[in-house]
Amino acid sequence: MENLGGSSRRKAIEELLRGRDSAQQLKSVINGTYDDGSATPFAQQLVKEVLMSFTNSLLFLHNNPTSESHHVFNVQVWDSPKSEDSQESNCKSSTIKEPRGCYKRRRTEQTWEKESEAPIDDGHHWRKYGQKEILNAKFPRNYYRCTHKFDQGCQATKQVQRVQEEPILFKTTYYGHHTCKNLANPDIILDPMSPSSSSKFLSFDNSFSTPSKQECPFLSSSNNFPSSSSVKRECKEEVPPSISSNDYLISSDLTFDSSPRHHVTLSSTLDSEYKSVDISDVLYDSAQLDFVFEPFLEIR
DNA sequence: CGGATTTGACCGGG
DNA sequence: CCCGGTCAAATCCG
Repeated sequence: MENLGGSSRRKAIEELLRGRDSAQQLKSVINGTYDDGSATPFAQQLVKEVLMSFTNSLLFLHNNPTSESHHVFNVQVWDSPKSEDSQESNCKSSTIKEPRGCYKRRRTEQTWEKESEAPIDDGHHWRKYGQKEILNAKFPRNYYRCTHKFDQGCQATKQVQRVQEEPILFKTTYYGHHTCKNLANPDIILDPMSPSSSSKFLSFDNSFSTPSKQECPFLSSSNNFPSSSSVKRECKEEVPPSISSNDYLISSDLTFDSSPRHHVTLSSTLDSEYKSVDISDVLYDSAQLDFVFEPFLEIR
């Protein structure tokens, strides 16, 4: 109730996050396409500005102490009548033990997938909440949510599924963005749109000829990998012992030219269609990032 | 003892 | 009704 401004504000933030992510992807595409630094400076400049606009807007919204102030998730009582998001749930209203809550599923959030040879430590606290045998899959699928779902309202979840036996291959699918502050390992951030962190290390005036430096301060090969010290992982599901530390870290930037098994797929559930954007598609048709913007601005 | 995991039940979409 | 996502009681573990 009474947080109409709050819920629309939350939506605005979500849209900005999406937009910023798209801009970030586009920036990565440009960087990756012309890794010799021969990209047109005009395009680079444009992407920089778009990215900066999104980040600044987010900063303004986050720093503005009006209304619900710092925590957007307080607004998430989703009471407004069916705001397209299919949050058909005012059933949690009572604290009485009801038979069971209603589950909201198929969220209309952006998702992205990663494949790796080991479960990924993405720097966030994950708590396993389920495991399911999946039809036609050799291995069960594990469900994780952010540990700070309740104390900070962080809605991020992920699914980790082993997809191969030899070589061992895991696929991790992320849903939603982290709004929590506590990072398990601040050096490793795979969520490209965590508003707290990314707005800090996005310095827009770095040289574009050396990509994957500003967005992946954690990457840079095995040199600065935490040397046998605080490797207290949150997801410690049967980590196979034979992992070269090179393969362990995955770039949050879209490094599509390097190893094929680190395949990243970004997708957004637009109009009820699970629309997947493969990296190679984006590479050769980056224009589709443009019309990803349009429907959002019109419909909502 | 408190937090994380396990695991079977529950829920709802297709 | 099947299947995948989620809940939550029981259990584990530091």
